[in-house]
Amino acid sequence: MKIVEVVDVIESSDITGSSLWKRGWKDIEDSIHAIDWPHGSGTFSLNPEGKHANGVKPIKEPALNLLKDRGWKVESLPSELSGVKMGNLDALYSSSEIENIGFEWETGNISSSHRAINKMLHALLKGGLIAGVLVVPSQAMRRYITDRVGNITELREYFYVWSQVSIRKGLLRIVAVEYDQLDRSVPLIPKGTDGRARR
Amino acid sequence: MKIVEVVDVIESSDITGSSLWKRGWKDIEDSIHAIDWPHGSGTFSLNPEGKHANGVKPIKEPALNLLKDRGWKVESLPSELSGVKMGNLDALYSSSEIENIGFEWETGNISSSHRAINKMLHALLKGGLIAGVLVVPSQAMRRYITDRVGNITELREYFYVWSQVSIRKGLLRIVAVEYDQLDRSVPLIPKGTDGRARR
DNA sequence: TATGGATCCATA
DNA sequence: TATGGATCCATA
Repeated sequence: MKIVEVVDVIESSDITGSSLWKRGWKDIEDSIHAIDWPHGSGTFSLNPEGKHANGVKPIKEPALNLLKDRGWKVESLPSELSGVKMGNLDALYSSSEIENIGFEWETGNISSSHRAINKMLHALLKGGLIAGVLVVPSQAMRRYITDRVGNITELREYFYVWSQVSIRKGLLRIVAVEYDQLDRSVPLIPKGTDGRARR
Repeated sequence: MKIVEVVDVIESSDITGSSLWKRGWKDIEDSIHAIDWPHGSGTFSLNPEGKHANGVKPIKEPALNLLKDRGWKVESLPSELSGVKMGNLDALYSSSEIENIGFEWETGNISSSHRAINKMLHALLKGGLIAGVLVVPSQAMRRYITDRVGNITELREYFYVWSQVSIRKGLLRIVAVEYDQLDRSVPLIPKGTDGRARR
């Protein structure tokens, strides 16, 4: 998969110069590039037939596997991060006990992206994270995958709100990702039975 | 319906003393008290059979009708509110061209409540609103209505984040509401076919 | 029970 | 196409 846009909604105190961040961001870039479809093919081909015909659940698996291999804590994160009682982030990287980078792959509903960001803001405010990265599909991907999934277009109007939260030291980065190519010969990504799916 | 909790997450510059607010809040209280089930019965009785067996869509209708009667603009709000490009709020009250009170009845998914609040924060920051009110079901109601609907319990952890947004002049109020009584003899509130419902 | 998610709806 | 919503799933 490829990265088509990177936006730093909050950036204070030169986080991007730290060695922790450099390693963490390298891992994140590599993990996004590792995402392929069909799994194992080495490139992300998306079948453009139909409207919203591809599911989203299996997409992130190669990324989380790579992060796990690189020493990130995946799923089952500590429910307390510097006093922030929150549900899990998708992955967490920490070199010390003090500095953490949070990673969220957002293919839930767009409204869920608001919660994910509010959660990372909470941890940034309390010092539980020094950086939070949210990955969402690009505008071009929207029509091919499950309807109403998180996307960068609908988040744009809110960048201003999040930029008004005073974080002394922290980075909030939003990354838009996209298929490498469209290809009618690959299988559609399967959908689950959750949400309002017919069962 | 009854109000069981009122939380002012942001309150700056004594909005609650203004006459616009006093009239607007009176309307909101009256509109919540006007919500009944079955519609026309004058009191909100909820059938407690089953898990998450009641739908939520018809609940807010009596409230919005009352607000409309009191001169609030309901639905189809201007898509631009002091430069804030946003989707509609459920209702808007304005005595002048300048001062507006926004009203959101939240029975979408809990994550949608995060978007609703982020949206009202945006308008508060830009001066499009002087007050925003979000109404959500109480903890006690959760088990009887559609699963994962917005509720005050899951929002509590985020009050801190929203309180950190510097609003010069504005109020952000969250209101928890609840049935007047449980009653196995009333009909279940019908559900729509959206979401992951079987059709 | 709690929590992030995945899915499709309705209307403009 | 755009946008708020409504509904049920999966797992801890």
